[in-house]
Amino acid sequence: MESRLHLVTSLIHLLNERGWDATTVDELARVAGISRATFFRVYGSKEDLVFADHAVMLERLDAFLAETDHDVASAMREGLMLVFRYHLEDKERTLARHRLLKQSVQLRNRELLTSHRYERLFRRWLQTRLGDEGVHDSVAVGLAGAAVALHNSYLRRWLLNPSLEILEQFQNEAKKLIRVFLSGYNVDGIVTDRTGGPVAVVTILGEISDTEEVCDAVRGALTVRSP
Amino acid sequence: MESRLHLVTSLIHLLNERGWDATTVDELARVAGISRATFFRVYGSKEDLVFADHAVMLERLDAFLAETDHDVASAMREGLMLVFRYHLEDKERTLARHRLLKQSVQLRNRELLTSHRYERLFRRWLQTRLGDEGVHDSVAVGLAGAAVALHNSYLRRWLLNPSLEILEQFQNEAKKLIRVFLSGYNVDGIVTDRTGGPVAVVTILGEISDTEEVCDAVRGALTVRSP
DNA sequence: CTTGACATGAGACGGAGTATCACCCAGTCT
DNA sequence: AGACTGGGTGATACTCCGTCTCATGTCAAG
Repeated sequence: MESRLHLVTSLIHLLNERGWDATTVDELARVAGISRATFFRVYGSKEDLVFADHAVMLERLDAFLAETDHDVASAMREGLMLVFRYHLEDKERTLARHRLLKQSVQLRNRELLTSHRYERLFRRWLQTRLGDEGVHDSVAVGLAGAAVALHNSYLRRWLLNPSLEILEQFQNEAKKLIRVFLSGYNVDGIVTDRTGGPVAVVTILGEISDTEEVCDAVRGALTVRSP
Repeated sequence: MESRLHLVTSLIHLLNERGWDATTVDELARVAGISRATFFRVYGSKEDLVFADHAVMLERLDAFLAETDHDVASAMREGLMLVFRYHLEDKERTLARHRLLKQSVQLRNRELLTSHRYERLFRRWLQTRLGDEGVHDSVAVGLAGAAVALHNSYLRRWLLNPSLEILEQFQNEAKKLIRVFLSGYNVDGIVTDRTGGPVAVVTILGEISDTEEVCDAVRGALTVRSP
């Protein structure tokens, strides 16, 4: 498999040089040293060739999510980081593919499809972990959608300027997103006033030992805020 | 344009009856009363034909977002409802397309692409309204991703069981999602304690006339919660 | 050695999408 | 009126992707 992915990288380089449209499957097969028929058997299609590594990655992510014993938030974060790091580790192929995508709308669309696979994987996993009824389903659907969108956004940022800082930035943003979602949807605890319409939503982030401590903090913060 | 969309609907029915793969572009063109060449000029491709109405809808949404003077939350919600209602209004075409999609992976993939167009539209609009720096960019990216995912989820639910209740359910969930995002990311006001690590995040949803009123509500709610 | 499962190659085929050229039919200029 | 022009259309040829079928090679088990 490793050698196969290495070959994929060379073929992506070839496509870059000769152009996506200008390079026929016959040429690719010839360079790969296989027949046209075998090319389709192995890679599926000309497009699939370019994203062959994602199939591998999707399996890894699937395995990780299935086996992890982290809590939902940690597993979600680690899953996202797993995918992000994977792109950064295969820098050569990732960058070559990115250059190639600039040439072809068809390929950019295909990339969007791939990211949908990740989204679906995360969504289904969240649904099994949280349940797929009512609010929990919204969390699963929304968080998966938002998280993958965030991932793609930071990956694009990295592609424009490959630096390791972005990895850390992404991790922070991912944490924040997950926190906002899970606490906002009361997955890990939310308390609202029951007497009337909503007045304030209080999200507890740490251990609360004393109720008055919270009130003091709220009072202090509101005082700072008010004119 | 209306008559063109009406023709699209009949062609989708035709594709349903004869099968997506089994129906050639020649047949479609013949039924539409145009030549093969004209078919490609008008519809772009065989796939595009099936989603021709989405192009119209995307333009409408774009126009709505560009012209609206609602606040971000309301505009976002109304934009989503605009799209959702559009599917429900064109019930015949939407359901026919849904049946057609069951036949072909290719078409289902194409549909995912279409939803990405909506996502991009929302994201870019959010970025212009909120800014695309730091936290605000994360809100734009994440909210657009989550909102469209939620929309697709509820649309799928409606397709399995077309009832009007789902419209209302979707509206509530969309509202909730937007609120969670905007308040969670401090876009419309959030206050935290500044003395130490985060203890509680309080999101103010209504007009606050008195600080102690908030504290009372918080205290009451926490009391209810504690064992 | 034979057999059967499996990977590969060779070649034919169908069909999507593109490019080119000719045509028609407005509206416009002389 | 007659010539001109340009956008929309049809006819046709062409490229190339992806599939299918059949022949060949390989390897392991019996």
